[in-house]
Amino acid sequence: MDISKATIQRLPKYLRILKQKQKDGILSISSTAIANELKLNPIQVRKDLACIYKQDGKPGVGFDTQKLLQDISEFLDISESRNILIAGAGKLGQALMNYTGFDNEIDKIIAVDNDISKIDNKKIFNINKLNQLIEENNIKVGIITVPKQVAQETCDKLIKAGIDTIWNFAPTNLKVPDKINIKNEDLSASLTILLNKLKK
Amino acid sequence: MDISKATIQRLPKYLRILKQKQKDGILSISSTAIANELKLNPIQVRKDLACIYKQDGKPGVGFDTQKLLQDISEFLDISESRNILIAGAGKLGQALMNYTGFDNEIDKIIAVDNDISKIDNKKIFNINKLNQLIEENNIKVGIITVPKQVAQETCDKLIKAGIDTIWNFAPTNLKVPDKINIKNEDLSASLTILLNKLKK
DNA sequence: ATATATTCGATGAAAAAATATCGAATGAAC
DNA sequence: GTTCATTCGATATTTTTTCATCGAATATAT
Repeated sequence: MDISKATIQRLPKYLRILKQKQKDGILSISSTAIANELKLNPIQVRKDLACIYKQDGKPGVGFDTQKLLQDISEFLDISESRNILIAGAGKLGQALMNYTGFDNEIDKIIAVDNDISKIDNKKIFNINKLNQLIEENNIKVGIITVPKQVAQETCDKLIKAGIDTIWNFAPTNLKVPDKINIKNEDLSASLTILLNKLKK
Repeated sequence: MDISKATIQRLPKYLRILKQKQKDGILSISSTAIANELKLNPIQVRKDLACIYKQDGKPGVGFDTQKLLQDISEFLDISESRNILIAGAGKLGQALMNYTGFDNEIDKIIAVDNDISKIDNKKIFNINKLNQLIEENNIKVGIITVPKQVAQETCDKLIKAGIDTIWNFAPTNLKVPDKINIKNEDLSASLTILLNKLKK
């Protein structure tokens, strides 16, 4: 069966719920329960889960928390952890570096900055070591948290250094070659949508 | 005509492009140009814009940058600026407080924290002034950037104090009454999706 | 003036996504 | 055991969203 983009967007959300349930010692969970937490339709949840081949929910009970967690993780290939480089060690960069929510996705996370005062010898490095750091740590994923004015040039540097996946938090729409996988995070757009009354 | 949810998600993205074009002194822009920047289909862009009643693109030319910017802004009701409260003045909270991308959406933004050392007398206040701050500034929108462990209780406090729209950055899925408008920002999910190879 | 390349906007077709229906399985209450 | 409420999973339907086609309008180059 073909898996839809919409489903892929939701699977990680199910993971968050499942991890919490597991921590709470809840052994099984129904599609209805998952749907309620995320304000979705239970049928939709079941259909999404049906895309993960190893479907085996029990009527009247639900799904085995542990097993479902495992199956979705495997499907999303979260097993393969990664090294990530953050360009810009300002507040946002440091916040992401210390973000406790990236538990499985990230192996090692380091940052670069041009402000020498921010550099420590643990996780923040001088930006002139960019190429070296990317090569030595085999980094393919970059997060951009530099000021808007230098975001595009920073982006270009990262790509030139071998990075192929970029998550941009600077408030500007970066342009990249087609082969590069980019997500321009637009917090302003998100806020606008959140505040918009028409949606519901 | 009915406006779709998908369209509402895209309109703010068009705004970002339009603002940049306007700053660059570009007087008109075609649906093709917008589509290219966002990797969308030009037909889709035109159809979205057709939902904004005052449609008046010129064949062979495109849309008037200034006018389109105005029309989308009005449609999204961005004119009404707002006061926002950030709960948690850590790195992420301060990053959002200083984020330069929130130009039109926000009027005044303040933060609260329980760590006295973070409190200054300008924009960061003691959390015990929460109710007072929300009332005095007529705040309806709250951003949660506290640690995961205290996120739910913080959320409950905000709601009790009169906030009805919540943007949660703590890595946990908060539960709120139906009448509350919430977005659980899941950075981990976003990263997972970005790293996922199936999408293309 | 004429040809050519863009582009809009309307209509409708195609694809994707969400939801409804229903029989069967499970557990809990009695 | 029987009844009842819950839930799964398969299939079908509805709704939403995206995309294709085409005539008409505009600008530019010749």
